[in-house]
Amino acid sequence: MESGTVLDRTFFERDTVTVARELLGTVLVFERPAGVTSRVRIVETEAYVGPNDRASHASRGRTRRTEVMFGPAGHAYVFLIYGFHNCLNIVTEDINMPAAVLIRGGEPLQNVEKRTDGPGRLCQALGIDRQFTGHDITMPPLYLQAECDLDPLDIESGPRVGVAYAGEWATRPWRFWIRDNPWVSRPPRRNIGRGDASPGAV
DNA sequence: TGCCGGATCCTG
DNA sequence: AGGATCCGGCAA
Repeated sequence: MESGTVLDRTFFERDTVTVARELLGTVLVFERPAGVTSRVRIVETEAYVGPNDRASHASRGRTRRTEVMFGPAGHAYVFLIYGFHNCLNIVTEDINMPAAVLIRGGEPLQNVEKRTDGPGRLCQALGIDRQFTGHDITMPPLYLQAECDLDPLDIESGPRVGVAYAGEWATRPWRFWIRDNPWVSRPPRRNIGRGDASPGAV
């Protein structure tokens, strides 16, 4: 895709793991209410795939909180975790297929004062909270731009972080990051899958 | 209605 | 290692 192109709905209407991988290297743009535009290059994502994925909030069924995950692709799902931190997801796949990609970390490009490694910090740095749930991520003030495609060899994958409660699903290598990028979060070892699937393999 | 625990992060 | 601190989902 041409550099600078805004990612449209068709980008997000695809297989969630594919979207998670291809979001790496794209640029998250936030046109702040104050008129300042912040830009962050996405370096780490996770896929949450369908109603059977026990790591996904949607595995509990359709509720007020998860309703947006069952809706059309390309909309934001922001939830509050541990009473402190907001986490930004982008809904993927078809209507009634609850799936999303968690944006876990980014590299500050422009007008970003705070750290953006880690899903909570990213939202904190940009000022994104649950009010953004339902926002159409193909439009201002919050959207994504394509950049040059990454070399596949620069993409690594491994188990998702902090989902040990999800049994077998915790071992799926649905976390993606850019190799050797300093803005990729480094999770505590106890949070890596069930301890039997080492990250690093593509 | 009450309780349990979380897709996290900071401090010590 | 432990705490902060809100709220969703489930059991009662």
